[in-house]
Amino acid sequence: MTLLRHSFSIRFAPKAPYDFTLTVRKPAGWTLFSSIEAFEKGFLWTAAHIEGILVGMKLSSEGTVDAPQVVAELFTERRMPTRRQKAIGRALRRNIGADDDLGGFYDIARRDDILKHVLDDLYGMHSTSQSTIFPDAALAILLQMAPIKRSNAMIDCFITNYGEMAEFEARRIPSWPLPAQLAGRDPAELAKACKLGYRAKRLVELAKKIDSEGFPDTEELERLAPEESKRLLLGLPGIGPYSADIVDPHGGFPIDVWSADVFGKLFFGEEPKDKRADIECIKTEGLRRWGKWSWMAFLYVVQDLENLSKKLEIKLRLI
DNA sequence: GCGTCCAGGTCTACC
DNA sequence: GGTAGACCTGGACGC
Repeated sequence: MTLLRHSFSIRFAPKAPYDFTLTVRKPAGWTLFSSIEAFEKGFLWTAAHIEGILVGMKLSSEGTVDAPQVVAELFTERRMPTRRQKAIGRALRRNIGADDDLGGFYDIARRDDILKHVLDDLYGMHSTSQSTIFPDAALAILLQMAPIKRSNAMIDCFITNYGEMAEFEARRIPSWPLPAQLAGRDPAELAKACKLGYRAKRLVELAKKIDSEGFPDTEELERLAPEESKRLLLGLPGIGPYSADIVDPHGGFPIDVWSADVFGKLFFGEEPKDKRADIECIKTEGLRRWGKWSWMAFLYVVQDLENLSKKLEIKLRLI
């Protein structure tokens, strides 16, 4: 437990359109940083390591979708000098997609037979990210070969037991574990404590590799060529094509057994006969159809499945 | 109740 | 280089 007794505030204007609620708490229940964060009456309480520092956050919006204003009250263990405050603020802006321009995506989405149906519901929803790749990489490992209910149970247990607990404003929010916190752990202990099965070994191996050899952070990966970024990610233990597409800041099209069913029906009008075998074919069609906007298209579709099912009169498996 | 199947993949041994 | 088979666990399903 780490008590975050010092605080500072920042305020900034994201690039419109920006819907704060849709962005930080996605309709399908996706959280911003921690899987265990509180969203009440327009305020999000969450915690994450930013710039290597555990930061508790109370985020809210005082603007509108077309004239957005985000207010962030940030909590740290030690008093932050102005320079560090600015660095944390810059990273947070980046994490919540505040500077991302949705214009190009909306241009192609309005002309697309699938995406045109989701724009009204999700207008102003931005993609978000973490500062380092470890949380998303660990998340991807915990999503492998398990129903979503079990994955959620594993994630919550993993974060609660092995992450650093941030205490601020009478709230306790667990953050994702850092590689250094996990590298020395016995995989058998993790497997037993959170029923992670074979995933425990992969998590510890991933943590050891990143902790001992280092790895580019999200911003550095984005500056690399997409092929190089993907190559580096695929070199990590436990990270295959599906997980790399979740983690890669260049944006991928992460098709697994569940999304193969959804996108198979959307693209070809029927669910794949052999979902695993057809994953590559469905992924190819998504990348052909949406190109550099494939990740945004994936995000918008999976956040609006119920509406899309009704509009297209197709039965889609919900998350 | 009990046994079997398989799920938001990846790794490895074997050919 | 391509490809079965193994890997944890627990809910769903058939009997």
